[in-house]
Amino acid sequence: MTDRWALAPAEDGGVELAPLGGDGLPAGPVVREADLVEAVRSRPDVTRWVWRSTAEVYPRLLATGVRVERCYDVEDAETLLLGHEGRYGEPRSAAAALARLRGGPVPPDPPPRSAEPGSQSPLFEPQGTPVRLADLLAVYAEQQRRHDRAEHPDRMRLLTAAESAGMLVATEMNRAGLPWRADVHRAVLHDLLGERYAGRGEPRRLAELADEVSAAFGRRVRPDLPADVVKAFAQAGVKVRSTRRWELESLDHPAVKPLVEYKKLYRIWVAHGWSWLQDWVRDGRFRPEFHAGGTVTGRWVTNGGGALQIPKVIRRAVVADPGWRLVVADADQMEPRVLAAISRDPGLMEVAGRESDLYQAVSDRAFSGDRAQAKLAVLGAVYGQTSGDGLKNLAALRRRFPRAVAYVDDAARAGEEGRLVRTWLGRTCPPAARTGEDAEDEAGIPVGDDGTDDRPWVPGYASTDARARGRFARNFVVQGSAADWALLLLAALRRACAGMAAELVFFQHDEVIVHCPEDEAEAVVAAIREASHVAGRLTFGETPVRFPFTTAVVECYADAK
DNA sequence: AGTTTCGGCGCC
DNA sequence: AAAGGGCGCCGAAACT
Repeated sequence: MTDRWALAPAEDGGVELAPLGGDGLPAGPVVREADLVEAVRSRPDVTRWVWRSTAEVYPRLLATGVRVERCYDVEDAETLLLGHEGRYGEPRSAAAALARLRGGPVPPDPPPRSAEPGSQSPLFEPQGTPVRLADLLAVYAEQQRRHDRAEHPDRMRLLTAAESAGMLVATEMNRAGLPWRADVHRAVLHDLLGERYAGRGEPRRLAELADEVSAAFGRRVRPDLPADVVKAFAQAGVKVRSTRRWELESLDHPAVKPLVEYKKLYRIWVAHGWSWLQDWVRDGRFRPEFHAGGTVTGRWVTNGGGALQIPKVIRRAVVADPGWRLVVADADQMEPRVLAAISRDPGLMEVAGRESDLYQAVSDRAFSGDRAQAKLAVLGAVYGQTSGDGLKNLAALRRRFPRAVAYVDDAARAGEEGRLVRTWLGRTCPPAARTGEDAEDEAGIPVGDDGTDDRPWVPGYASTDARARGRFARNFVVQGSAADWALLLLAALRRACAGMAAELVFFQHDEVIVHCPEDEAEAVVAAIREASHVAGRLTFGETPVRFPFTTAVVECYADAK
């Protein structure tokens, strides 16, 4: 009745396998089989596979239609455990973990590879250094013991399991691809940019706008060159430090309007134009390479194609297959809800216990109904705003929600002082490298206060670098705990969709898209609601906090919300 | 010539 | 007193 097995692919295409007991130790002899895929396919009762690297194994399984229920990715767990132990930066490969266990030279990690435009998932590329199953089992057993020594062992086990689940989801998404209508994309481009001229010249609309800018300055100006634009403004008697949009828009000059419009369209052209389409869309699918846990906060990244930055106007090209639908689901006010759950602030939990607009409720309690101010205050608290109206708003927020603000203040102070900062499940913020400036500060001016946590965090004493680390740490606990929750959400949603034709095809921090036959759409909507509930309880325990989603069943992504 | 950094902006 | 967290992407500029 063993439901957990470990496997290690061999160099000749074969595989070593062993059943594991409840304690994580081998419960039977190591067996050798000739075919990895067949070995997995013939063991459908296995509910969790322990392997070195999901990227090494799972694409090969998916390529022949074999899915697995759960996995445990030893190298990902190694990364998370090293971070938790304050050993960020030590080599994270299974080979390195084994060397640390046995004593001996620790091999450095192989350099990361980057995606080529249009490349399929790297089926036949080497993925790190393979290890023998006996060695993998030794590392795995030690990792179990290291979980026991974590600050919250149960949460740490949940974290490594959740991120392994995320890697399964990411691999499946990479295989599925996002439905993409190249013809619609081209129509949008033509609409916005005009004809595409031969060669590498600008499209018509950009050329016209560049002419308008030049006319406004009375000389030839290249609007795509910030240095040229700054110089042109200077010659016109307008001092401007940069060509950022908010700065330009405060100027009174006839070049501003065409310039801002040019920059907007230029961005579309270079980042999501015709050459992007050529590079990244094949056979009706955009296939970015999703990578779970690619950032220090646990947010995902994509490799290639800028999949997490698809401009709104371009989403018109994301269209479901005939007879199918896109279920687009967006978590409502995820960050303040997560802050409520991790800080256990009674007032904020009460507000976050409703499914209605959280910012409106916060503003009713602390900002006389001014929702915009309330939203700015909450985001300022999370992002570490240190000046302007933000401070005033933060004070109002602190009066009503003291524990919530104290929670992020504490994180900021810990970050400034170089202490470890963790997400709810235990992902750990990397300590920044020390600088000379910090050493000076510590020798002279005190950085923080004496460690009591009931007074407001006050900027202005620490060095610039230390303050930046404080902002980073402040944001880290919220953004990272939100990422913890999102992993559990994806895992639960994936399980709910397992019996359906529905596929997860896109994920962006707090938003997920499921591609499904029309008659499954309502079941998917229900599955998202249920998965959100399960994820909230699993991640944060029993709290009143709710994580509602706005869902839309559409044929085109651009029609959602 | 090839590689790294910068400026700007897209998304959350 | 115009601004803060995480990313990726592109071309240009600044390097080696």
